[in-house]
Amino acid sequence: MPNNQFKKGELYSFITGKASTAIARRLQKKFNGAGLNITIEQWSVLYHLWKQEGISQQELCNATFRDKPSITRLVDNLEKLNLVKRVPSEHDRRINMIYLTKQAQKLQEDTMALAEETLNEALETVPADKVDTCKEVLQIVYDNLK
Amino acid sequence: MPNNQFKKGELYSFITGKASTAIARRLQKKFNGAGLNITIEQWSVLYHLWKQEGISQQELCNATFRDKPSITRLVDNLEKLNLVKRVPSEHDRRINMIYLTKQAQKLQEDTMALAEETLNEALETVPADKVDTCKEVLQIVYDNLK
DNA sequence: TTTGAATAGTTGCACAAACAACTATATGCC
DNA sequence: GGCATATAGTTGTTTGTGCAACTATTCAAA
Repeated sequence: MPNNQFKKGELYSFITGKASTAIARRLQKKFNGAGLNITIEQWSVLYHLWKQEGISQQELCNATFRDKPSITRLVDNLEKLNLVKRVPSEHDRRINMIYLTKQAQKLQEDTMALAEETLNEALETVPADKVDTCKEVLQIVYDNLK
Repeated sequence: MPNNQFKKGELYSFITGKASTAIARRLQKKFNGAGLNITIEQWSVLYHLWKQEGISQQELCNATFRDKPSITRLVDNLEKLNLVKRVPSEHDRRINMIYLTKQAQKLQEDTMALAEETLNEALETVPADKVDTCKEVLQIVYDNLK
């Protein structure tokens, strides 16, 4: 028997991701309110570069679960904002290595604090073990479909 | 103490909604593969109209968690595809009542089957009680932030 | 060594989202 | 009745996404 535990109406939220939409909107408002002039999508690219910079656009595709054109344009816009730089690889001239500017490095602490704040608001009143289960399920969903 | 159970790196998936992105992409591919020429966003509007048609654009905003311009354009595109019709309300001339065409009524069964199929693939190997917990947590997140 | 396939990245197009500014209509209060 | 305010919907702009088609470079096999 299929794993079909979706009464109509519940199915909808799962597919449309209302929860993550709500989280992203809240975080975007916090960014705007703090005068941080970046989008959530741009932040998601910086997020991975803070962990490791000097990676290729293709690696950013894999890390952020986006296709190549999306990353091209996000990097375009991040470059316009003076937050990253494309540096051609010396070993393989097809590749751009993406590096953070000093300005981007300065953003890390503030934006991560706002992200944690947002998640705390989102998960207020949710017991820790349920959050763990939820994370686990979402990870499996991602692995099943990616 | 704040409800801060996010080690770095887990935070990311929660905010960016990788799981629901994966689900939506998979479902879109199924639509395309079946020759159904609609987007997931258009489907999400039809979804609510199948439950009840003749509602206003504002009611569609609330139901789909979108703003008014988004619904205006989704209804524009659904009208171009001959799937819905705007009918001016007689009682309040500001309001458009949105009705389904016969063509849209025919889409319900097929698309809902593909949606269920997608969710079954997504949740393969996930025990039912964990799915329940996950749904519960996501609902609370939504309620906390909406 | 040359040629064909694979890989990295870009560009064009259609669709969607968020925000601000706008029009038209309705409502409530004096 | 007339005016301020609220509500429903539209339009313009910027940003992001997905797909297809494209260029440039690398790699591998004949």
